[in-house]
Amino acid sequence: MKVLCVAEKPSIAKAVAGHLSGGQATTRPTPEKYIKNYIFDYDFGHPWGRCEVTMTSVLGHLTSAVFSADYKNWDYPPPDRLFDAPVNVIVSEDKTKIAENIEKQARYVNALCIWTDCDREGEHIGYEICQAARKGNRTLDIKRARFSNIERAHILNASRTLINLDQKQVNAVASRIELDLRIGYAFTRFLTTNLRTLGGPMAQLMLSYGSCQFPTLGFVVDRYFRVRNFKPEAFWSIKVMHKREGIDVNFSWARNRLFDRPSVIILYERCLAAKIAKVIKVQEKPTKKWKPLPLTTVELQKMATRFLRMTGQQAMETAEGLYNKGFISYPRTETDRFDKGMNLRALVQKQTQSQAWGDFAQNLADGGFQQPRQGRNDDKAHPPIHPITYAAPTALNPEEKKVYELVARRFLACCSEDAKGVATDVDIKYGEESFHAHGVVVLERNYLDVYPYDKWTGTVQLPKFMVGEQFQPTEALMTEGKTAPPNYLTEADLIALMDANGIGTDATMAEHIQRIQERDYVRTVPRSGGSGDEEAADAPAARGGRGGRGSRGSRGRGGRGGRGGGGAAGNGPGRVMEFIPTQLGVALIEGFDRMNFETSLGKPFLRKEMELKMKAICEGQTTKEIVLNESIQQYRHVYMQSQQKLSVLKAFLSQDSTGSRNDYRDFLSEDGGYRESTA
DNA sequence: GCAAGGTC
Repeated sequence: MKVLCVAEKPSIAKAVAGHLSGGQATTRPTPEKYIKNYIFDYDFGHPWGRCEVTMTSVLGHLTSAVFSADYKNWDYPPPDRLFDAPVNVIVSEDKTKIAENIEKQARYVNALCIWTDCDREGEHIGYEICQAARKGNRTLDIKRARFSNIERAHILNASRTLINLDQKQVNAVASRIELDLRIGYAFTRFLTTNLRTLGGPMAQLMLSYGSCQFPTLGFVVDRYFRVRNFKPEAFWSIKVMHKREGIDVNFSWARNRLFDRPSVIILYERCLAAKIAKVIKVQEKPTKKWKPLPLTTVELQKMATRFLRMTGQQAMETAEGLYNKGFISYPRTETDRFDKGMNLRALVQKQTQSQAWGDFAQNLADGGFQQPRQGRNDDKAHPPIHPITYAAPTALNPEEKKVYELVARRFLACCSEDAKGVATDVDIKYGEESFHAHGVVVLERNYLDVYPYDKWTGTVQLPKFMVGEQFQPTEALMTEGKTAPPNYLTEADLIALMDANGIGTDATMAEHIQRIQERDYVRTVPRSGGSGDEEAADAPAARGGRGGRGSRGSRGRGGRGGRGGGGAAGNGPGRVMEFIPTQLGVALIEGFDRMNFETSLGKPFLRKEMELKMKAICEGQTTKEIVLNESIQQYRHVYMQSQQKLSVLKAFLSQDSTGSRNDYRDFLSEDGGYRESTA
C-alpha cells in the first residue's frame, strides 16, 4: 500500500512527517522552493495497514475562481452581467508547480490522506488537493485526518482515526468564493466607471467594493458621525473628600450625577448643613485580577496596536516572520484555550534563559506553574499563539523583539497565578446622601510581574474607618461637567468591531483595514488631546467643608482601557492613532445608505447573512445552489437600485469634489445596529 | 485595474 499525504502548509507537512516517521523521513526537494516531499514508512492501522508514505503540502488554496476572458473589459459587457457570467475554477498561476507535484505523486499511490487545517477553508483546500490528485490517479482511496495541534500523540491518534472530507463545508466555501468574486467585481466596476464621469479627483480613483472592506469603512464612518453629532449635556455632582493618615480619601456620590442643577444644589446644601458624615458600612474582602486568556490573533493585533506602536498589519507580518523562524507557534488562530495534552511546562522551561523574564519562568518551572484559563473559542485548527523555543534578543530585529516579548510574556502570564489583593469598601451617609469609597491593596502581583501590559488600577489603600464613627469631611464639592463624545476608532477598536461582527478572518482583518486606507476611504490621524474620556472633567462648581478653591477644568484621565501602560514594551500615551473617514468614504457609505433602503451595502449585516448561509450549508439546511441563487438575486436587486439612484450617490460625491462643506447630520442613521463588542 | 481567503 502506498499513501500520499498532503498538508495545508509546509510546516505541518514537516511536523506530521516527523511524528509519523519517528524522525526517519527522507527529504526530497520539489520544483517549488518552499515545498518538500518527505518519504517514510508508516503503519496506519486498519484499513491501510503498513504503507510507503509520501508527505507533501500546498501553500493555502491551490485554485482561484475567475471570469472567462470575454469579461475582461470594464465597460462591456456591463458589470451586472458578472452576476451570471460563467466562473471558472483554475489552478492559480503561482501554484501550478505545487499542483503538478501532487498530480505526479498521486500516480504512484493507492490512497490520499488530507492533512489540511480542520476549518472550513481547510476543508475546501482539501477538496482542491483531491482534484489535483485525481488528475494523476482516478482510483484513489481518499481520507482526511482530523487534528487540532501538532503534538506527537495527537497526530498519531489522528492518523489512526481517519475520516472523510465534508463536502458540505467545501460547498459553503465555494459559495463564499463565488459570491465575493461576482459581487466584488460587479460593484467595483460599477462604482469606478460611473463615478469617473464626475471628473476631478474621481477620474483617477479606483472605487472598490468588497463584502469586508465596505463594512469596515462603515464602522469608521458610523463612529465619525457619533462623535460629530454628539450633543454634550451638562451634569452636576457632589464629591466628598476626607484626609486621614495622610491619605486623601475620595468618596463618590451614590447618585453619581444629575442633569438638573437646582436639585443638586439643594442636595448639596443639605449635606453641608448636616456637617457630620457617618460611616454606615465597612467591608474588606479578598479580590483578584484575572490573568489573561491564551493569545489569539485578534488579541495579538489589538495589543500590538495599543502597546507596541505597530499596525495590525505590521504585527501580523512580524509574527509570521517569527513563526517561519520557528520561534512562535502559528500566528493565525481563534483558539483561546490550550489542549489538555500540551506540555506547557516544557515550553515554560525554555523561557528560563531570558535575561528579562527568565527568573519569572524559573519560578513557574520550580512549582509556580498553573494551568492557563480556558477561553470559549476553539477553531479546532490551531492552538493559542505561544513561544515554541527561546529566541535570544540578538537573533531578532527590533520589531520581532517586541512581538516575541509580547507573546512570551503573555504565555508566562497565562501559566502563572491571578493577582491577588484585598478590596475595601466604605459607605458613608452625609446628611441624607450616600457616598462610597473603594480601595484595593495588592497582596500578590503574581502574573502582573511578567505582564506589564496590565495594570491593576485603583490600587489606593484606604485608611481605617469604623462602622458608626462620625467625622467632618475635609472637603465637600459640588462639581459640574459635561458629557463628552466617544473617541474616534483606534485600530484596536476597529479590529474588535470586525471581530464581533464577523468581518474578515483573523488572517485578513489587518488587510481590510489597510485596503480602505489605500483606497483613500479613511485616514489615520494622531488623537488630539481634547476628547478622550467618557465624561469631561469635574470642574468644581462650589466648595464646602473646610476646603478652599480648586483649580478649574482639569480633565480627568483614564476612562477607556488599554491606554498607556506599556511598561517594558512601552508605548507612550499621546501617539494613539485614530481612524476618520475621508469625504469620499463618507459619501460612499452615506450614498449607499440613501440609495438602497432595506439593504445598505455599508452595514455589516450582509456579511453576517453570508456567514449564516454558510453555516446553514454546513448543517445541511440549505445547499450551495440555493444560496447562490438567492444571494445573486438579492445583490442584483441592490445593483439595479443603485443604478436607478445613481444621481444620489453622484450628488454626494460631487459635493466632495467641489470641496463644499457638508452638514452630514441630516443623513445620520439613528441606530448603530451592530455589535460593539463580543462581551 | 476589481473580492476574500489561504500561505511564503
